[in-house]
Amino acid sequence: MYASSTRPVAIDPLGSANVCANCDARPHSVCNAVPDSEISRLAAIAMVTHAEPGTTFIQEGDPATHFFNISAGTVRMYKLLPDGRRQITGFAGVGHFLGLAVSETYAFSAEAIDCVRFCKFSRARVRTLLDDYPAMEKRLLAVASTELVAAQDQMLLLGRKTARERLASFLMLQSRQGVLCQSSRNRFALPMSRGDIADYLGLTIETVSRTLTKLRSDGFIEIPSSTEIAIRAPAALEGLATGMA
Amino acid sequence: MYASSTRPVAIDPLGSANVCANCDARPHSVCNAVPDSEISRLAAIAMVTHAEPGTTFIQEGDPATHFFNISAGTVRMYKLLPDGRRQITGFAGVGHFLGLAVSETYAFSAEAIDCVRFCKFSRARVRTLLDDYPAMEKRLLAVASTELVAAQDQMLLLGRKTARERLASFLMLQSRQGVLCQSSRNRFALPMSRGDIADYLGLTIETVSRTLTKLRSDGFIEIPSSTEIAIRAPAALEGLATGMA
DNA sequence: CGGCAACCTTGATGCAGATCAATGCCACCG
DNA sequence: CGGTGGCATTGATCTGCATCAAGGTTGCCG
Repeated sequence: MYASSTRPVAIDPLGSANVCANCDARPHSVCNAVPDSEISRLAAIAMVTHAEPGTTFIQEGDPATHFFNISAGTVRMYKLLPDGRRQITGFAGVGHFLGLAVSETYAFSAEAIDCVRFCKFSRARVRTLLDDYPAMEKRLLAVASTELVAAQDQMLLLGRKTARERLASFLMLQSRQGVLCQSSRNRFALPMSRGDIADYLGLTIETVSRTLTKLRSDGFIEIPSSTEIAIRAPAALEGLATGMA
Repeated sequence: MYASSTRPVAIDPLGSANVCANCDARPHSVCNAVPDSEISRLAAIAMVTHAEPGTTFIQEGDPATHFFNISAGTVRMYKLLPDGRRQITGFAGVGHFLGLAVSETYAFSAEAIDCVRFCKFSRARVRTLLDDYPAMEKRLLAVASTELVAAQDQMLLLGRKTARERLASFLMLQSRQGVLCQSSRNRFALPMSRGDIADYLGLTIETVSRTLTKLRSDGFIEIPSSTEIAIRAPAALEGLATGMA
């Protein structure tokens, strides 16, 4: 049986008063637009859930019934063509908000990469919450605007950058927002596989692997293990990423 | 002198009561979230402006002082790499809203393709308007969400589709939202040049030209002139666009 | 510990689309 | 009306990345 056919599991379907108050992700997420005094209202509609690696918890084309807020782990969002070609549109980490859509169906699928914990909110209930907390609506608009800017950067990457520049951009992005190792700055974990990176950057697995090897032999990075990267020359790599070389 | 160095011209810097009430673009735009009775308030802060073909009226990296609403013509939004490589992130037509950004600077440049008319709104003033009309804020969120979905489609196109599929997708998109000829359904104008299409689809001018010629000789389309397209086989072209062939 | 499976790396070869190079087609203007 | 400049088309060649094809590495499980 494929992991992607397993179903996510609700841990706490009823919610409890302090689920949200004690949430690690709240400071990073749209939820902090709800004031402490009213946090129980948010907790009442939050369904805390987790998903094993490989589980698909949003399916492109399905009715868009819920919003999601990631509180642990990493998620890949992607779109497929009928013959199986895949484009990963982004990776979502702690605090990331998923499911913004005007249309009645999800525009992309989402899968857990590692063990993921998230809160599910019914769209209908969130709508009434938004009417009471305009600050949350403003916050959502800010999130959407930020993602739009990131999407435009990604279009530039996919349309016009070389494989080397794509990897440099990706590594700089991960070093900024990824999971940092405590041991050293400029060193971080890559929770996703080479295949995921390839489908995010519009390349093949082989080109990703070769290009990383080349960046290492050119002295830009170190590769302590296949899931870890250390950046040796941040300024030079940033230059590569922005097309200065 | 290059066209891009000319400056847009304000036609009506003070605004007048019926500027917005009679605006052709209003039904298509976020402005209609302001009720008729209050439309003069919108008109008071609208600066109606127009731009000649080739004029750059938003410059990537400049302080983001205004929002824009297109009321006539077509605009290209784009990002550049230092060596001149260009990625067009989208074309904006009548009713389109530009300038959403959290950051203090614009994330892209915008140029008039043909003669463009637009309304400029100071961000600070729009902010106070948004506080009074939450419906407008909701409308902006809807716009941002829609653009995000479009951006994800474009990532799939740029990362994973062939040149033929890219052109098919582009033509289907234009036939849906472009300027239709009155003469015939399935026939429409292309206000942008081959170079613009290439930079939007992540291709070169030559590949765009060759691929269009091929689509014509394969019976999918007709090319009455270089700025006009007629679709002969919409279903087949749609199949191509979605990767079914 | 050994055998398997999933993933990653490396090498050889192929091809879609880029690049280089004319040529054609208008629209504009003196 | 002939010249000029900007865009589009078409052809010849080149190349960056994909594809095809082995190995190598890691970690799991019996």
